[in-house]
Amino acid sequence: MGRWEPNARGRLAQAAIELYVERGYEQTTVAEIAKRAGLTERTFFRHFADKREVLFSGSGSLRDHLVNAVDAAPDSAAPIDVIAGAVASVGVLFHERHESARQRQAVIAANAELRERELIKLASLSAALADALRRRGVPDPAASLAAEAGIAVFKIAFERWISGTGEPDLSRFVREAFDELKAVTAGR
Amino acid sequence: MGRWEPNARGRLAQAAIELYVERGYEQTTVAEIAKRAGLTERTFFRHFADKREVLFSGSGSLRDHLVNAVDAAPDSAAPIDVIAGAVASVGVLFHERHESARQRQAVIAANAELRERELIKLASLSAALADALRRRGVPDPAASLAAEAGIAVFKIAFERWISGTGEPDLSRFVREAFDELKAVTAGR
DNA sequence: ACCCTGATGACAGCGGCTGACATCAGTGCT
DNA sequence: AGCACTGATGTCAGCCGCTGTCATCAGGGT
Repeated sequence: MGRWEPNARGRLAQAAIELYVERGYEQTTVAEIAKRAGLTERTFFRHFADKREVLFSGSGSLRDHLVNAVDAAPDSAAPIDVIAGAVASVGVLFHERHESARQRQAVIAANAELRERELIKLASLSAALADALRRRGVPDPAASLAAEAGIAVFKIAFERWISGTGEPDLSRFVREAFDELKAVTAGR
Repeated sequence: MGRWEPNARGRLAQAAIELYVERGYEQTTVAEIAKRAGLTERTFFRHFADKREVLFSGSGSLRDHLVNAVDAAPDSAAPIDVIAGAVASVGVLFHERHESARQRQAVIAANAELRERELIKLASLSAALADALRRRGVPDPAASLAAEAGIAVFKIAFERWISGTGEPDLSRFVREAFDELKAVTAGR
């Protein structure tokens, strides 16, 4: 057996989320998180860049998923449809996750610092999507606009999915929001 | 004459921006800002909620301008055109400000915390625009989508305006970006 | 003269975050 | 076996952003 209990990072993440839910983000100190995980404050900061990052470290896989989906789209597809398809395809990442996603989102919504961090994560998704489009030969500003539009749609679709009850399909909300966007920008 | 030198807030803001430009945001402490303004650290925090806010306190007037422009649009205008007109009209707020805007943007771009704050300010503009549309009777999600699209366009237009030389009209970039967005979402 | 208000100063303290160094189980090499 | 080396963790000191609290004091009204 190892010198230390295994999965220090996972224990820290779980302890953090529990405490954020139990007593709120601001009312939780890093020392408390570390203590619940059986580690020290210093070790927390070795695993997470800051106190917020615990809630966002999973966004890397979302980014990868989106970029892969863009790369896999047929050459003939229009940029907006490539983006729409990629964003709709992230639905699978959230299957069976409705409840934990809702809880996490409630924590984020309750705190301004966390909302800031979420926005920059979304912006980095947008940048990654725009990059992927440019690699396909889509010029700017079309690439940036399509990517920004896609993220705007995702935000709204996700919000509706979270505030809904049960577990309907996130992808459906995404497709609906895209249709609405097309109608709106067409001037209707 | 007053007991204190006048315009404490203005002096703090100017000292802060100077220092942020001279030596970078992170390398500047609030104590240094206060000292240069002839005040104390505590007084800085009476005028600005945090160290970042110095660079963003002007966003309130931008918000007001946008909302007023939406309110003033003719009833017959389509939501997307109301937003396009409102966003394009902010160009006047930036006349003669190209250089200072560029400098400020360089400071923000160089620091992750500042980019986070900028994004949340933009998000609050989007929320204000969506509210204004709803007051006109535009239902959701059309209102939110039109507002998000407007802010996405503004981001891209502003970026192009900043990176350009001389002082062309920001409004022109906004209108061009809106036309591009319409083309993109139409699937071209 | 009197008090009241509002902006500022002085001071103590919390908590996020970092740098530097120590510790020590496992790993592989001789 | 002996040994150096690695890498995750602990320990400690310290900076700085930010806040609560109380004191100070000019100007304005009564």
